[in-house]
Amino acid sequence: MASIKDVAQKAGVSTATVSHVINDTRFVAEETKRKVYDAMKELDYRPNSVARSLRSRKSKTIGLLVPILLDDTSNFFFMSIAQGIQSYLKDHGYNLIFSNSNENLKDEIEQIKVLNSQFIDGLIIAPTNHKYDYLQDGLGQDYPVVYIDRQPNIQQGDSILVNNQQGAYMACKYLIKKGHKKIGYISGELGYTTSDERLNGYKEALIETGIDINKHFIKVGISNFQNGYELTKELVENEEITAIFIANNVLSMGAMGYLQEMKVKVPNQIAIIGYDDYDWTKITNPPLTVIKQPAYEIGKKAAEVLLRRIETDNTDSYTEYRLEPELIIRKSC
Amino acid sequence: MASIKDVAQKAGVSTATVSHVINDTRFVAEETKRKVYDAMKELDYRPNSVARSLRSRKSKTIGLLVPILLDDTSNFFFMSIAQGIQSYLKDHGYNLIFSNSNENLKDEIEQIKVLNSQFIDGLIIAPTNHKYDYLQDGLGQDYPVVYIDRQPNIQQGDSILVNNQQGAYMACKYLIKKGHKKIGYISGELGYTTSDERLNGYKEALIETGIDINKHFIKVGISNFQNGYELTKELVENEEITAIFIANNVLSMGAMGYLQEMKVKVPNQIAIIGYDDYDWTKITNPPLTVIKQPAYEIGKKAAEVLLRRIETDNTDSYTEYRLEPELIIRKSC
DNA sequence: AAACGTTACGTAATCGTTTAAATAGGGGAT
DNA sequence: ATCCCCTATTTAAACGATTACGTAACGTTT
Repeated sequence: MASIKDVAQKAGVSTATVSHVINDTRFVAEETKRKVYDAMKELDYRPNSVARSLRSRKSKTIGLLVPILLDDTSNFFFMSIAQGIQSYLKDHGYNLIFSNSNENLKDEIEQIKVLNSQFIDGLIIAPTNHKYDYLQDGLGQDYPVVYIDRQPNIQQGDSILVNNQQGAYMACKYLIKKGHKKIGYISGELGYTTSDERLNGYKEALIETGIDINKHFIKVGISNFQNGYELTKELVENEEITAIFIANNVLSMGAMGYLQEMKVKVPNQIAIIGYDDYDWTKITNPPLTVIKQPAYEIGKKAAEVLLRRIETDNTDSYTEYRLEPELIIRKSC
Repeated sequence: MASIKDVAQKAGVSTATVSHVINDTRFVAEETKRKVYDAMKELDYRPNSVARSLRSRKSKTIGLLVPILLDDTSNFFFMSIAQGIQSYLKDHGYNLIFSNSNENLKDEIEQIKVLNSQFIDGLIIAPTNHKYDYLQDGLGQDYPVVYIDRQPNIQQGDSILVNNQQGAYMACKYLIKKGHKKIGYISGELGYTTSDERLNGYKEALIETGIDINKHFIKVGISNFQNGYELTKELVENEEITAIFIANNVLSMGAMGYLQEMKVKVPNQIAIIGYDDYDWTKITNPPLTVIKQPAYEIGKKAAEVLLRRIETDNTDSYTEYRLEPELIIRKSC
């Protein structure tokens, strides 16, 4: 593998000149440039990015740390985000190091340490939402950080979030408009900013319309298929609800599983709105009305904001971006 | 940020000794070790992996290049693979650089170039299946390569594939056992080893049972929801089939979309077997019988094989691993 | 012609490691 | 006392780039 020295030698110039030609960092005569380019081509020279990183303290790679579990559906959201990030980075000459915290604090801290010794120029992270202040040490000093999806407990970076409250609000308002007054609510565990905000949206919609909030209509559980099934069952069998809003995609699937199995007529018997617009929501019986989160756009935006921080050492105070969800109306309500 | 020099100075030893303590590469007296560890702790020293990579020509990161499109369902398979890889690498102190070729040759070559200048220790790639011999240059000389899912046209690395023929064979055999003789077949574009092999499995099952192959029963199209819908429609409306095997997950979803919309009775009117065991297949009406591919296991295996190549500079001839698919029986046939 | 500015490029230090080669110091064996 | 051999450690040269400085050559001004 040819190094810059080989190129310099072949072109009859110094390594400094070669470097300046490559990076266009100072004037070099056309004639000289040509000789350098020729030498580079002839030797099939490719700059060694590790050496470059060592010297310049920039790596042109950014880290991504997401909390995905080995469960089909939940990953989708973060994968779409990852694609958005990837796509933006690619266009700007950056690379992506991909890590997973498994929704687990210990793994998360571990992965951050690994990333810290990897010379990343920036980090995009969907924090596991525990109460620890672990973020304080190790994060945000060496490189900019952008938080996605969930608000961090300590704001030392920009964040790209979805307007979760608005999402739930829209869904419930729509159900109310359709005449529903007894609306069940199924959510993943609370304590995450996402689920907390969505619950607020539900309450806001009801209160605004003068509907009392019935605690028994609100079901919360760990996000998995089985729970979606169970919580829906509880709601349908024990409460007199006419509609359910499920504020989580995995639970939505479990819910549809139950309704399908029990042959519950949707939307006549019970109207349903689910969360996240995945393809499968188009082929349920009936196709599912959902709140769509702009996942790909979150990724793009996160990458954009991060690169801006990296490339202009902008120290403006951190801002919180909120992307708007969308109500996709199908046949389930 | 403290460097190895600072540690050496504080511990009153040379950098060489510190390095040997860190890497356990030669004997160091207990007493000296202790001083070094103390100094490291006090300075919160973390080795600079970039400098380390530069010197040792190892980066402890491997690249992953997958062909995913901005389409919900198809990504799932590769994402599961990515998780399998991630998980294995994490346990062995490696990192993952994640790239996407968008199922597009130009992007693929571009990304390989980027990776080549990134000092990866190895690469796992699901090649876009074009006829070009692009793989020849740039791949396989600097680091080991493992191919996944699709067989490369040039074998310069191990490959981890699924026994696609067996998958299709099992599905069709099962349909035949259920008494079907007129079995439609829907596939994504041919020319990929995956789809070609599956088609062979279909033919094998029919021929073995003495059923003639009817060309009109075989429908091929680009893998997207709409095509799944259309091809199913063609088959149902124009041919007298009693069952369909759809050898592709995106098309399977489109197929279910059509059947659902047209209220075709599954399996009485038409029996269905789809491809890939995603959660959504459990909540269709009826739940879908599918061929399950061991995606996560492919990832694990790929990482395992790759790391073995990296860590023992094994130059044994390349081997092709075939993982077995599984028939998951539900209610659709 | 001396003094100086400009232009175009070269020299060498530097980033933080690893590692081959050199070395210091202590203990036998002679 | 001399020599030699171990052992534990140090010295210093890489790795391949970037970049602060230095400088040669030539033109312009006085």
